[in-house]
Amino acid sequence: MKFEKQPSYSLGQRSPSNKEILPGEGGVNVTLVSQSTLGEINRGRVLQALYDNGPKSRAELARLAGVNRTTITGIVQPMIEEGLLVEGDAVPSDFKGGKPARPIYFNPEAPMLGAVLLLPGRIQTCLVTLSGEISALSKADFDPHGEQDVFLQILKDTLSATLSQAHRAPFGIGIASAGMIDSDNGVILAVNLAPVLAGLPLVDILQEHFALPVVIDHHPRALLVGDRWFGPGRGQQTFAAIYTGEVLGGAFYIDGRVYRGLAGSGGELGHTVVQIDGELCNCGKHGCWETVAALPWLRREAGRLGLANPESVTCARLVKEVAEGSEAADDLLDHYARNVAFGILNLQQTLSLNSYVLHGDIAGGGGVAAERVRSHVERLVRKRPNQEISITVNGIGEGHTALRGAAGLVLSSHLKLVI
Amino acid sequence: MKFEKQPSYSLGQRSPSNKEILPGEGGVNVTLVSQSTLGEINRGRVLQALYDNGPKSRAELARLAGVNRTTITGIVQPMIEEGLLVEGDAVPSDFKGGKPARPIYFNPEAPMLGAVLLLPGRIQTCLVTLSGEISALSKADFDPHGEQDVFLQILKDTLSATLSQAHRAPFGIGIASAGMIDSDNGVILAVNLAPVLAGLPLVDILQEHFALPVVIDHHPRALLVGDRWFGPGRGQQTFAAIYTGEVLGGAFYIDGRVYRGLAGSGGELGHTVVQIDGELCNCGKHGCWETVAALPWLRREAGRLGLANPESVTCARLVKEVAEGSEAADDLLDHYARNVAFGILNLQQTLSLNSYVLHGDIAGGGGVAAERVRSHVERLVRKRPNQEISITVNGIGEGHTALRGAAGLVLSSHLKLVI
DNA sequence: TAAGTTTGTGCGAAGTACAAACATACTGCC
DNA sequence: GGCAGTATGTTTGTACTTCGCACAAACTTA
Repeated sequence: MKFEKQPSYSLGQRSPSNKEILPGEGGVNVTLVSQSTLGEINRGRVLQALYDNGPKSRAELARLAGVNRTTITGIVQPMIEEGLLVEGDAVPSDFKGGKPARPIYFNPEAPMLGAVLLLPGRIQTCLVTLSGEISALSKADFDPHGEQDVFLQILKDTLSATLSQAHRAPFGIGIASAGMIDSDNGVILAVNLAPVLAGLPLVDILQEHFALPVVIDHHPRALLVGDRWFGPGRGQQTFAAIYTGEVLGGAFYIDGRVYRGLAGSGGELGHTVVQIDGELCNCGKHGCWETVAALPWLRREAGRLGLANPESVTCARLVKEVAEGSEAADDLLDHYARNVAFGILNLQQTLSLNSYVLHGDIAGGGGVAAERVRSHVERLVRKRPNQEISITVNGIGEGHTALRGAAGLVLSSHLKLVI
Repeated sequence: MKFEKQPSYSLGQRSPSNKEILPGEGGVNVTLVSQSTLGEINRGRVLQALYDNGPKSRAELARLAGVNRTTITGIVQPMIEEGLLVEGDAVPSDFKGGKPARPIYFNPEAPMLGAVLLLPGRIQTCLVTLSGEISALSKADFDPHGEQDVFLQILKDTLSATLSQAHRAPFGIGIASAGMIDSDNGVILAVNLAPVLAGLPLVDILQEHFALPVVIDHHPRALLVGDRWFGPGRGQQTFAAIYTGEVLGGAFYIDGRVYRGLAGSGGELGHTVVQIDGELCNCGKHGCWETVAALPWLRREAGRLGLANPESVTCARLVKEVAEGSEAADDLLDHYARNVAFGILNLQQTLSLNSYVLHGDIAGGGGVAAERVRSHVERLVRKRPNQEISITVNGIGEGHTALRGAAGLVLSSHLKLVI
């Protein structure tokens, strides 16, 4: 039997800029799963089950995962010996009797994680334990328009102050940064409000300085991981995190994994267009979501409507004023919520995630704001039978969510834990 | 050591409509990968490598997958014995010498796949071989507003006519349908232009009638799979398919898998909003992408601009008239391309897929239309260094792509092939 | 003819998950 | 107190899969 080299009915014309699929080199990558990666995956999943469900005995974990008890023992035992996990006190069995279960959880004495939150002009660093506790918090300011060397020195000093308080070398350092980040290569590409950070290959620099694994990702993605770890996204397989503030961004958790997109550039929702030829955005386009659903819009609109102190308006303030009976605030809040809803609507129509966690300014409005957004989304979206859309806020401990998320980034790469 | 049942720092307030995470039942699902599923996955990947790369020898496959040659032999041998694959004639080695390679590919004698394309008022069925050849094509019309029983009888007859020409029982039947589809449950939820289809549990009905596995998905997703299989998406790990016509839809292939979203409702791009409070859409909202980038808009706009025969305008016609020097056509084409570009822009900002295959009307405009769209996207998107965005059309054999895609849907479920 | 190269196939080793059986530790009942 | 019942965690042997090594087969080049 004779084969043609390529089946002849390969259709499709390509527009000029399309790259050929690895020409000559003779093939597209496939990757088979080897025996050892299988173990690695399963180890990661057991750890994730512990994160999602809290302390659990071997037998419970086995039931949860639908596998044999011995399998769990095999996975968990080496981790206990390594000091990563510990066995807790026996929990007496219920009325049915039986041998008491020994719950297992993360060892408080296990190495911690270093976390960095990088916002324009401001650095926060801390240590995070495997069970999510934050310690050795340290803060510093820097000049967003200054010299890179000066910034780096401040960062290193701040981070050193934090890391020196760990009694063992941490697993690694996770960085959450504002702006446009290339998470594959560990480079900050650009930060609108802090030009000093542009082009900084931060991962390489810190990796060398501290001799620890370092990962970086953009701020919304850290919020997402923080939500997944100890926030409203806990245990969820699919949801999105949305951040509104001076800028607007998002991140997705899809089918049990953080979605990054090519070079980690997915989730730049602020510059999706919801109003063709609308207001000018500072990205140069017109009608970006950010132009109608972020703080600058809210301030401008508050001024237009004649609210007091428009330059200091926030969603939290609006909610308070609505409670006090202000009709103008009510209108503005509703308009704001509606504008936020349009972006979420688009996301819902595109990815159908059904669950959204709000952060930043809008989250400051708490459940009231979330409910307003939810009702607008509900009204706009083409719903299917039995479909429910959940809008949650995670406004408490905003910075802490980002820091925990930054730490979580390390886990997902270092421990091969898909968090 | 004593553990709390739940860590106390579980943050986040929930808005009322948020469902609890499996309350009571005590835990979130985890699934560990078992030994046998590993084998299944790898078998699927080898098959996919054959689809993507055409006939390949065992040694080549091993190199492609980065695994041992013996592993490939172990995977491939049973499939040859089963008659799914065949060994081709030996290909003489190149100048370096060596034993001639025996390429392996799909057996033309292997069972085929049944494919159904369901558009408002029109049924197409055919058989597709594992190597993508189409045969036993059969067509029928039905009344979009008629009785369900009548429609079902027509469908069964048409499909029977096709299936009876197969010399062996096919692997299964794949259906690509217009409208809103619940692919998890195999139900057509609603089709705007064909109410007769609404609520039809087509998978169950055909599965019982033909005693074969049946899968269904919506039209754009079938186009996507068709692209992935033998179109411009071949071998790509990440791309999107966009369909424009009377309606507008899309589908995504992300990291080597078809993205479906919850209940298969992802990709309903037509009703993402690009113009808040814009023109009324037949979904009841205002300013959906569909209102500015589908055929109804094009016809309306052509009429407004005074083009001849505005009711029969298509992208293909516009391209032709532009080539003939019509300035009005040029302007309209550009406006159309720009409107299409906005939706792609939003997708790019959201998911960063970098590669888009156009179908339907806009694809009728060929490379010229694709290039117009590409240049608009290029101008609008916030590009990163080294990022290239590819816009391709797959206009040739439109229906064939959908039919191949429908067949491909079967593979992905029946052969556990992640296509 | 000899050396070199590549393909495809046995065979044993290593790693992983699973099933059955067993020791352990508790409850409940007599 | 003794015994049955129940659940947990471990031991042991089995099955499956991939990998490395060795080797025969088939071809090219010198």
